[in-house]
Amino acid sequence: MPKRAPATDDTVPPVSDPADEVVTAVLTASRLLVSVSARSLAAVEETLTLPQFRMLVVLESRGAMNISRLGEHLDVIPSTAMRMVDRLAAAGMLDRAPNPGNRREILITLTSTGRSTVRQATERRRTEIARIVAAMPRSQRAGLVKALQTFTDAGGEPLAHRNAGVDVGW
Amino acid sequence: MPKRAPATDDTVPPVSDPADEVVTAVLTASRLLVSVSARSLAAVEETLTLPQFRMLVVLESRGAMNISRLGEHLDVIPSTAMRMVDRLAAAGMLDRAPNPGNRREILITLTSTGRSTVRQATERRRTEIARIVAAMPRSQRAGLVKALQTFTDAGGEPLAHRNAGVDVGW
DNA sequence: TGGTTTGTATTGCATAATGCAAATATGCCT
DNA sequence: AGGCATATTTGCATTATGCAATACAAACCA
Repeated sequence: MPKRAPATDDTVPPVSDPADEVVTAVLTASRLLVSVSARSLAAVEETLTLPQFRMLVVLESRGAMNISRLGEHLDVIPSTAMRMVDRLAAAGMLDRAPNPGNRREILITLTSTGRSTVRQATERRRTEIARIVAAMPRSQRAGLVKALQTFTDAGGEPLAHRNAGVDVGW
Repeated sequence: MPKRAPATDDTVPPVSDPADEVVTAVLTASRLLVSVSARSLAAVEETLTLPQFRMLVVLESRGAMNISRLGEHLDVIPSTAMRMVDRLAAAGMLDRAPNPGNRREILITLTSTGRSTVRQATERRRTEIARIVAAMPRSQRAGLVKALQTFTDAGGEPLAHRNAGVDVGW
């Protein structure tokens, strides 16, 4: 089922339609990127689902944390994170350990198996992207970097407010 | 993570390490894009799940088709597509109709409700992206379009082979 | 033409992902 | 102590998915 009502946005300023061409270009590139990510993941995954992989990614990049915090990063409620941890722990990808400083929370940590799984998938994805980039004319690469950075910067603001802390994982 | 000793990875053609910087830029932009898509969807969704929405998108862009074909576009097996159709039909988003020319298959068509739902979400996503673009310096926009098109073109080949026909939906 | 093969839709069965609500254990503050 | 907020868990329900088996229909082949 769907999640909570995501703030019906009436505060949206009328956009002055800055060339549909740009939007289309972004949308198209977006599809390719998602597709590449999905494939890279599938190549390593095999036994992991996407949500499970995302959980491992969060632990790898942010370090050990409790279940509630983990759920927040994935944008799921604690009970969901709970059961995912159950399964991943059973699969040997992570461990639960009592937090010495706070007896009501437990720390979820990545096992070496879980860590290497994440590394593999990440490496794979970077390789796939690198291959695409390699197929581009050299002269275009610098432009791509600058363009994407500018785009990311422009989109960074609203992201920080409306999607704060949620790790995409892809 | 650059790829030095390719001793272990024989299936990956040696990439001339085109600056990790480029890969990072792409990866970062990718996160933003996925995030934007997720938000746009959530704003309209409310009652639809992402897989359901993707099914509607396929029908909207490719027209009526049978369950097996529909499943192929979404990369799920017929039984999964079957039950998704059950639910979406119950929700009034699509209809099943016997195919006059072939009695063993049925045609799934979008209802007007389903169609308008897709349009809304798409519109929303374009608006969000347009807003980000609008926040970019004008001088950078043309460069973004060219860079993304080049990137998409470069990635188009392998995509056509290894991910043929699967609609991302995002 | 009749039997075999292939293509489609469906249903049974099992697991994962999710959300909501409730129960229980802690931590904290007054 | 009492009360409130926080964390983990578990019960319950729905959706998404894959695999296997069933029932038909269309295509093919001898």
